[in-house]
Amino acid sequence: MKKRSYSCGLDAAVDVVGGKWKALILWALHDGPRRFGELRRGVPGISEKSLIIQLREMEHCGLVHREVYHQVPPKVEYSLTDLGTSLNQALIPLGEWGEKHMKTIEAIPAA
Amino acid sequence: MKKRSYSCGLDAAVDVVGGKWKALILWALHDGPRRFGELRRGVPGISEKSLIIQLREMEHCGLVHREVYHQVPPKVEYSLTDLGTSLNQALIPLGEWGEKHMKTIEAIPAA
DNA sequence: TCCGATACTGAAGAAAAGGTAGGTACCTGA
DNA sequence: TCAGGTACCTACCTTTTCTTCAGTATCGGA
Repeated sequence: MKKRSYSCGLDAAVDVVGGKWKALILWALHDGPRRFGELRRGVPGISEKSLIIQLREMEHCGLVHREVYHQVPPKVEYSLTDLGTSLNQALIPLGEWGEKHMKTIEAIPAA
Repeated sequence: MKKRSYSCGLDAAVDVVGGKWKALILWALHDGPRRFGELRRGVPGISEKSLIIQLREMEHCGLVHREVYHQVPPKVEYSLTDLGTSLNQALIPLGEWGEKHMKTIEAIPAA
């Protein structure tokens, strides 16, 4: 969320879900609430710090809901809001595209 | 294209179309070939340098095609390949989501 | 003769994103 | 007493991304 005005809908969506991790985190939440530790394990490669920052930003945007259980040891659950769920729906075709063309993409030389 | 393996399709798609500009550029090409200058004007806010870099990367990935006309002044046209077109299709729901929720997104406070 | 238009390239630096490593607080169980 | 598990926070540093600004080559037109 850096911009104040967008040139089109895609511009706005990219601003909200942009970056390396947000789409993956959203995806990881698609079948129900997840605890912090579950997300960390469910999004391979992400660092704790990045995960927290992304979650906070998405909470701020109203995409995810954060529920704290005052227990010991602490328990925090993250879940999708209605807005987050609708965004997740919009990401499905992109996920399918990636699935379909993954082999092609992986075969692209790095240089 | 930095990774060699992906945890899921969405991961792969984000890797290909990630960043601030690629989705917008792809979008700008959706109704036919565009010259370099047209793209620069059609994607507001982008610098020449970024535009070229993004175009080169997408050409490398097989998403866009670059056609040079040896004229003076020079003319270069960029167009979508089949792969680029299919990716663009997958971006449509995201664009629609952004369109629908743009007001909400714009109303989010910066802090 | 010099300006403008086209499509770039390169250097330099700022800004954003991400990673690492440490620490906090709490209670449980050994 | 002390390690272990939870969910963080903070400081520091590196990497990546983006912007700015300058410059290249060609030709037509003023």
